[in-house]
Amino acid sequence: MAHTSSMTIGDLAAATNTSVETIRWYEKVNLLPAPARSAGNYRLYGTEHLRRLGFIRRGRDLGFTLDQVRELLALADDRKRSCTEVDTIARAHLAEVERKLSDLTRLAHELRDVIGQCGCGSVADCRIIEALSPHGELS
Amino acid sequence: MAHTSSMTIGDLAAATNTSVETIRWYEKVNLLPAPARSAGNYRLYGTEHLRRLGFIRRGRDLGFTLDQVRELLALADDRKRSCTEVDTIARAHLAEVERKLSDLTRLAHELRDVIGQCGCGSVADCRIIEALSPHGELS
DNA sequence: ATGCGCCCTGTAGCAACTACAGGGTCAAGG
DNA sequence: CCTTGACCCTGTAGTTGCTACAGGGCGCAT
Repeated sequence: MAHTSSMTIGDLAAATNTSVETIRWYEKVNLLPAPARSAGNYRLYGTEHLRRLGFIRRGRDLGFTLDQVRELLALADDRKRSCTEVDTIARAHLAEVERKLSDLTRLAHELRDVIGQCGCGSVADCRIIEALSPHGELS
Repeated sequence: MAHTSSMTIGDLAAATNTSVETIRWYEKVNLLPAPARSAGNYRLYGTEHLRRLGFIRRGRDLGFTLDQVRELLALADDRKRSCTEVDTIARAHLAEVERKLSDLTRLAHELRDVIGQCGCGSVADCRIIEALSPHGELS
């Protein structure tokens, strides 16, 4: 059923844990090259597509944007180039992730504060609503 | 120039650190009620709008979705209701934030691993590209 | 009266898909 | 041979939370 070097889109989807629609969409935005077609106009994928889609999915799992993945793919294709550029992209991405992490950490603290104060009485004296309401102190 | 109980949209935007377009958009999606209009068809806002928009912005800063903010606003308006529902929304949101936090933490670890191995030689033996490439182990 | 800054409506675009609608294809079972 | 059902095709619209115009009107100072 799987990649004997000629899979349908459904086979490829199953093999890479991707939805069929997402694969077609990657093709549309030129991340995945258009494959050959069968007599009945079905897409036919080979192992190269499998590898490439695997790369894309792994990059996405690591939180790279599609543009970053595109760039990484281009670099990976040019195998004799220095990998300094790859390193740069990855480091920039890590910095971004670390920024988001600290934002979220601060946010979680604030939420825990707000929730901790709720005695679950009536809304009229709910601490959460109060914390949301700007009592004069608007920036 | 500000909220003498009749601000233009620009005044309100400045007072709440929101863009004019965003305010119009909140009106369109029924988060902010449509205000009175001047003779020249300008929106005229009062202190109630100021308070409500402040609430919305604070909720957004805390990472609530617009739908959650909408729900919180509805609850806040009904001041004699128990605030259990408010607590539920806030706790669900905190759980979500904590889930994202742990995802991002794991991601940062993976990225640091991947980056740490890059000797910056040629792409042919780049550890980052290798880490992205699915070497047989496709799920 | 003319310039400038603000305001108006409406539409299109971003990321990264997802969810149809309205069809065609293929293999198996009756 | 024909039908059923699972899959495939294209194309369009929707999601979230805005942002960015385009093409015009309003208000005030000079």
